[in-house]
Amino acid sequence: MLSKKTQYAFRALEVLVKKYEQGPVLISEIAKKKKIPLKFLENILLQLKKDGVLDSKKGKGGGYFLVHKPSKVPVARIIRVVDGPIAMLPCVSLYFYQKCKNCDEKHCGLHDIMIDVRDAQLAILEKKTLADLMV
Amino acid sequence: MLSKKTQYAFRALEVLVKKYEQGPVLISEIAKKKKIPLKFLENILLQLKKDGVLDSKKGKGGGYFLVHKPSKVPVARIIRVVDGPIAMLPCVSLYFYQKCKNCDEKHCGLHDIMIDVRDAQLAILEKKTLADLMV
DNA sequence: TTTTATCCTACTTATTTTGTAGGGTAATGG
DNA sequence: CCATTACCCTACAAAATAAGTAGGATAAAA
Repeated sequence: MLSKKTQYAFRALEVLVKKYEQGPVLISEIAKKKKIPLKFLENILLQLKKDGVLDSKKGKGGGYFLVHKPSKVPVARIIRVVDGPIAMLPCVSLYFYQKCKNCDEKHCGLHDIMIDVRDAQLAILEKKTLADLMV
Repeated sequence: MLSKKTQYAFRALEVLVKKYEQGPVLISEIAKKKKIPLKFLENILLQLKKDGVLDSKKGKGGGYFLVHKPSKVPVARIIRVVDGPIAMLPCVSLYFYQKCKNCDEKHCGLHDIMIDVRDAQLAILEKKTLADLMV
């Protein structure tokens, strides 16, 4: 399951998508509108900024804004930044790979199944973008 | 990500699949063979028994064994019993549904995306069975 | 140079996961 | 019928992760 933090991230991004190219949006505005704890949201947006999804301006008239067109940012990217691995096992993760101990990947049926699942997940999550968050 | 517990469960099931219809297998034997903490494994197998995946015999010559043919038990079932929800959001889970607060499912893009992901996951996890664990 | 608003680190608390303890219950075999 | 075997069950402890808080540093603008 996606963490609460990740769900907060998506709800915050909704606001930023809606205001895309309309100037920076205050953290406090997002927090209020989406009922997210302010300081927690601060951390989340900072993480997204470090990854290059968001950028920010300080001082009066400042705030956060999207760097790219919403339709250019896959949902998978957000999940990876905020939540971490998408795959169901460390040994099949593309971005967070870790060898599983006591298990030979060449002779592990579960491994093979989870590769299929991962590919099925990514087929959707890499295609769907922030633009698809809006209905 | 699947919990360690769930990964233990699958590894234990491998043993039981291999010995399908060859009589009960001791918890201690599985624990030793797969390097799983004995008492922890006991809990896992008990959970699987309560769900009807496994059955057991007490006393001398006792142990655990599969109730159904391995090819009749979907991987999804094991995950649900040991790990819980498969879906990435509570509001799209079939077996563990929970309404998400501050979010109207009829107007939530993320909801729709996660339904697609869930269906893609289940297409595989409901089709693949314990028989597929063996290679 | 004051105000505004993000940046950054560290810390606390809550929750979940992982693992342990210890006795209870049922079946088997002598 | 009773001792042994092996699963059954509950509760608890420890470790890890997630969620949220605090407080000042930094930078931009007016």
